[in-house]
Amino acid sequence: MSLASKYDSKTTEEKWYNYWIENDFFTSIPDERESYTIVIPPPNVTGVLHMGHMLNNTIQDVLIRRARLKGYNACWVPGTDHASIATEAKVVKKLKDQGIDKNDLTREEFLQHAWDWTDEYGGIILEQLKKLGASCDWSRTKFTLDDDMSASVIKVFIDLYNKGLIYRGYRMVNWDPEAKTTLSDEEVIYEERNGHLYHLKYQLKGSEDFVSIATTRPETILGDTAICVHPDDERYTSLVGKTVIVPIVNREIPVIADPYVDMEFGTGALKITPAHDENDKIIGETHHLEVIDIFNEDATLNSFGLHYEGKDRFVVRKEISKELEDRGFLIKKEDHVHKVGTSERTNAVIEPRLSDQWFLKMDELAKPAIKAVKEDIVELLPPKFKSTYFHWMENVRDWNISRQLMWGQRIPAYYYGDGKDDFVVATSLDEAVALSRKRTNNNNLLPEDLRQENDVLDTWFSSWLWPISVFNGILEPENEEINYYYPTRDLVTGPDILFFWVARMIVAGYELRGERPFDKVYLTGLVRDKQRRKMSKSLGNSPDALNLLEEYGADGVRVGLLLSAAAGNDIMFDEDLCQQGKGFVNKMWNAFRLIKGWQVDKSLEQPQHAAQGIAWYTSRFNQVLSEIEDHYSKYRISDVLMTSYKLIYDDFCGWLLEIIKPEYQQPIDPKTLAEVIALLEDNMRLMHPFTPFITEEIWQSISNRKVEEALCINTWPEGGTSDQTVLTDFELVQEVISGIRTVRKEKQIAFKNQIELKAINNEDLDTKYNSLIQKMGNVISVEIISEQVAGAASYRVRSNEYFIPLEGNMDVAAELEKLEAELKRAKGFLIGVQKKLSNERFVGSAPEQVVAIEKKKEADTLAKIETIEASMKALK
RNA sequence: GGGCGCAUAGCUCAGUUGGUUCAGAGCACUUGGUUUACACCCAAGGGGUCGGGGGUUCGAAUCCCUCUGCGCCCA
Repeated sequence: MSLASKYDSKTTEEKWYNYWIENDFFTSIPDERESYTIVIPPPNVTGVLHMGHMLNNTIQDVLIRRARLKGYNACWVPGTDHASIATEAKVVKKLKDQGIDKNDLTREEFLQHAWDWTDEYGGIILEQLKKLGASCDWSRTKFTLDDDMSASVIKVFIDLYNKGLIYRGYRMVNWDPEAKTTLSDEEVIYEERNGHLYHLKYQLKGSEDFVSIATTRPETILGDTAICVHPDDERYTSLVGKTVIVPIVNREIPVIADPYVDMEFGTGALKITPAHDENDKIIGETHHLEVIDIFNEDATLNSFGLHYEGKDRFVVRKEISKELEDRGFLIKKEDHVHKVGTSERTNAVIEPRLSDQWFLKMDELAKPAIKAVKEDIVELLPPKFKSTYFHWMENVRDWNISRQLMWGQRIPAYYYGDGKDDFVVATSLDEAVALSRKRTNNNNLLPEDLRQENDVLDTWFSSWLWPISVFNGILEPENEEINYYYPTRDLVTGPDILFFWVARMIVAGYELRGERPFDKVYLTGLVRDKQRRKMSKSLGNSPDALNLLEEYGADGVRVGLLLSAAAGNDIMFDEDLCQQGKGFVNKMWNAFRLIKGWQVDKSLEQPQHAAQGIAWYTSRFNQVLSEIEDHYSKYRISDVLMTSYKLIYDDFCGWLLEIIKPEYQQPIDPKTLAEVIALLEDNMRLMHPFTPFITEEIWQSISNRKVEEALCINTWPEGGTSDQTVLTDFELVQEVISGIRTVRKEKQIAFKNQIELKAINNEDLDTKYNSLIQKMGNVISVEIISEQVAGAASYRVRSNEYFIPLEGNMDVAAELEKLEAELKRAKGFLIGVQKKLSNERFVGSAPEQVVAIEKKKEADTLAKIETIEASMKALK
């Protein structure tokens, strides 16, 4: 036999992945079978595989491979996302490194660079997923900027616009001064920062008196247009309606009253800068205040900044506070911790900014999506995410869908004039010309008179269509594929994009197809390191995904990742888990190696213990299979794995193989061999979703298989009934054997030394198991007796008592001590049970069944006490 | 500031409707074994006041209240 004792994952994995691909096992085309569809959460096109990807793609692969075995037409659609802001930022940086400024390029030139970048790095991540074993239908690979995908996005934009759901508004938006674009609320990360609270004084017009206000942003006084106090604040009642003078600027502004002001905070007087604060803007609107925007788009000051014009906001903050101090306007400066919005992508501090943006009305759209989750038509797993989802969806704000970027779908709005509403929305320039002519009654309008909107759409405005658009369900809503594959089954993703993406897909599903996009949303946890830190590049605590695959093999890594990955819980990733996974794969390999190595002697009959072992494992397998089905139905994937792991490690390898294993270098009988191979095959079917490579390797090594017999496209184990008597008997047998091992250890009897076993068989355990016990315990004979044996080590299994006669002197005192302890424990337990039973209220109110159990416990314990006492007497 | 969640063995976590097998699993640990399936092995063993306090109940890890400590989301 030439099989290596250590399993070599490298060559095997490549071999079988190629085999699956060559034979189109992952390719799906609609047929008469039921479909089982998963769409991948498209990773950033230029990204590389990290731990999070490995985790959620492994889960998807487990689900899809199992569906394939179960006979569904399994279809897992892969693809990538153009990730507008992230990708654009990378391209801008690369150009900068080459000395090229993005602003010197035309749109077309910049996009050419972006496509070059995409062509160079795009799709690397998909190749990495193949190494992990992902069984995606690669022929369906999509990219959110593919022509048809973009056409879908544009069509949806136009349809929603025509429905009146998309509008253009002058709103306060989150402005990233570094990327020079707006961000959606979800892309802003709030961080605690140490800053200062500046107390400033504003002189009352025509008086020597001052009003003092507190602000964290002194530079914004340049845009102040009012001072606001609470109407109930008696300190300021007399000031309302008067005029104060803004320091440095010398602008005259009114003192107004509004209940928004928090009387407790600062001085109770608030300066109002409508251009630079969301709440100030609202107050400004209520009181018809002037709006003065003091910033340029890169957050340097504009002409309203006076002598600070051209300087950065943070520089100005320092300088102006100095000037205010020098000129006597600064009363005091306190340390102050406050939350600051930062850009998820560039880390720049977000500047609230008023600008013209495109919005999608969300409140009506959200309703069916809320209902779907409420009624579990779309089920969130684990369900704890539901309340978060409702909270967000019920307070949803209109979605700012425009971005001041180039890398993405350009908004199909065309301006024909300078007025805010002088635009039409159209699929093409020609159509826009026609529409504009109609709108303006000006038939002389030419294409060159129109100017297309420069903004592109938010990336999520393409990915929210993903489950529909990958099947071309937007452009051809009744095509065969969309009708066959949609709705999809499972979506596996992280909770961090529950709102960005998941919620919006549900919205899109109902709005565009009147149907949920998927049945289940499996939310994985974040992958953290052992110290609970998030994995990040800057910490350098993220293991290189490809190195892991290299070192532990894809199967090992998959097992390692899923061992402790209950849905929704963060997983503390520890490389030791991959080691455990690798060890498990090796275990399966060696189990196979053992079986493969047996020589058959056709003349041999099947020994009784082998028949018993096979019968037991068959029942055990079926029992565990139904547990596994139950776990799967609840999407408890790590429980499925752990249950399967124990079945194979303990039951199959630890017990069955040891039972049927012939003596060293002896042949095996043909019946046992055939049966154990069939059981091994079932094990391989069961494990295939988790460890596709090793199972295929073993499967194909058991015998020569035709292409259509490959495990990858084989069937899930059918299962069957399990014989309860066999299972119960065997449990007892296992305890008996375990007892022998304990005694051997305590008495230091080496396993190679045979022993005798005598049993008082109160449980009436069938004596047909004696040969099995003999084999597993290296027992020379099992004798049923009726009296305690003196000079023997003893142990009890339920009411049965076992004796192992000891040669030579035995330590009577130690044995007595052991029995004493056992007796004490039993008596204590008995007292508890009897106390319960003597409690009339317990007997009266507990269900009959529960009382019966307690009574049985009492009887069993009494019997046990009796045997222990008898043993002690025999020893003395 | 608003919302959601968590706390069980050294670590990571199960524990579903309050009641059998309720105090469990895996890893780690300790001890012992190793005439070839596998030291990536086998066996046995120790280890927890179920975060603290109070309540409901015949009975609470489980339900309720409260305190403490953490985490996440949103503003």
